[in-house]
Amino acid sequence: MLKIGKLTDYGVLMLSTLAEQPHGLRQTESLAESTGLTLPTTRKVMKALTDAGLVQAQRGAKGGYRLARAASMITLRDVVEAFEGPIALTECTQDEHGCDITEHCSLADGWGGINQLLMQMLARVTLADVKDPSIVDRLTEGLMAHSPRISLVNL
Amino acid sequence: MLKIGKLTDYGVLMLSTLAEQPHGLRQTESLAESTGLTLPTTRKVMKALTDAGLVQAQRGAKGGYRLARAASMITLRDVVEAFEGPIALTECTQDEHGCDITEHCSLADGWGGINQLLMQMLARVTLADVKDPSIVDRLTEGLMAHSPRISLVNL
DNA sequence: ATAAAGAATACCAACTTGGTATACTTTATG
DNA sequence: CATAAAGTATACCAAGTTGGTATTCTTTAT
Repeated sequence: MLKIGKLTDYGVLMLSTLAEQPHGLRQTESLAESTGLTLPTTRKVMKALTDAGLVQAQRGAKGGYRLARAASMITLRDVVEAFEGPIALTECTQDEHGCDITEHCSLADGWGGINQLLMQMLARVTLADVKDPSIVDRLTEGLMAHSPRISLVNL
Repeated sequence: MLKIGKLTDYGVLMLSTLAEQPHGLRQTESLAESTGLTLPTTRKVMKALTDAGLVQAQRGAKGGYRLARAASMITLRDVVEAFEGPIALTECTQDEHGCDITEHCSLADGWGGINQLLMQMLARVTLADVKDPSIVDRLTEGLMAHSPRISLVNL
């Protein structure tokens, strides 16, 4: 249904929780409490964020997590890709795979473009905009201004 | 993985096949041949398109399908929603449901905005643009022009 | 040395998706 | 009005994905 996985959503939540104390370490248990997620799930989420380089983990006693860089430098694209891999609306979009019906299709280019657009959109929203929709309004304006409605097949 | 279902992709394919002869009826079997899909799958796809009002079906002998309106009036959003229901990146976005952790979350607004944006994007691309990426370039320009990079959490 | 804390691995239930088959209804036309 | 062509409706199933959980291992501050 063209939706983002829950884990991705949790990831954003964890990151914005971490962003409240940019420099302090937060432990798994504390994060679980703040977000309302269970411990095991929190672990899984934090691992993915760590692997993706979005947070830094400090192991051992008095360890915990902190943002790896300023929240303004972390985009939704970063988070989505951390949990769901490269953004690819269709299979055609990934690498050179080519789907079963590539010969008949030839739509690949089109979806590829849409895909690019979606990526750019996500790359332009960083961790603060999630609470403040104003950036989105501006993005919308941008879309409207430059895009007369055009058809795909020219009837 | 933030992707569109195969059926949706097939739907676009079927529609652009139908668009080649805007006024003639095409039968299921003929469509299956042109697209390389099997008969049962073609049936399923055509049913969804019919239910969504994107094509008109003529039953009985000498029946078949035709586009319900000009290809320039059929957007990717129409097709996506025909197969995947309302576009909702996160569960929060749908109706009033609210997810398990709504109290802790408060990200709903942000995702809602992104969701709107995605919908507008899809609503601006119609059946011809899939083969001609130029519209997408223009949309991209629009995005760039109006959107300085902004952060989600204000560090 | 020890206890706190993250890392790694593995597992499972549930849901979704794609794909297929079969039987039913409508309708052009001879 | 009979018939065959063509769409409709339902149902089913295999496979993959996702979310969730538990268990054990490794690192490190004190």
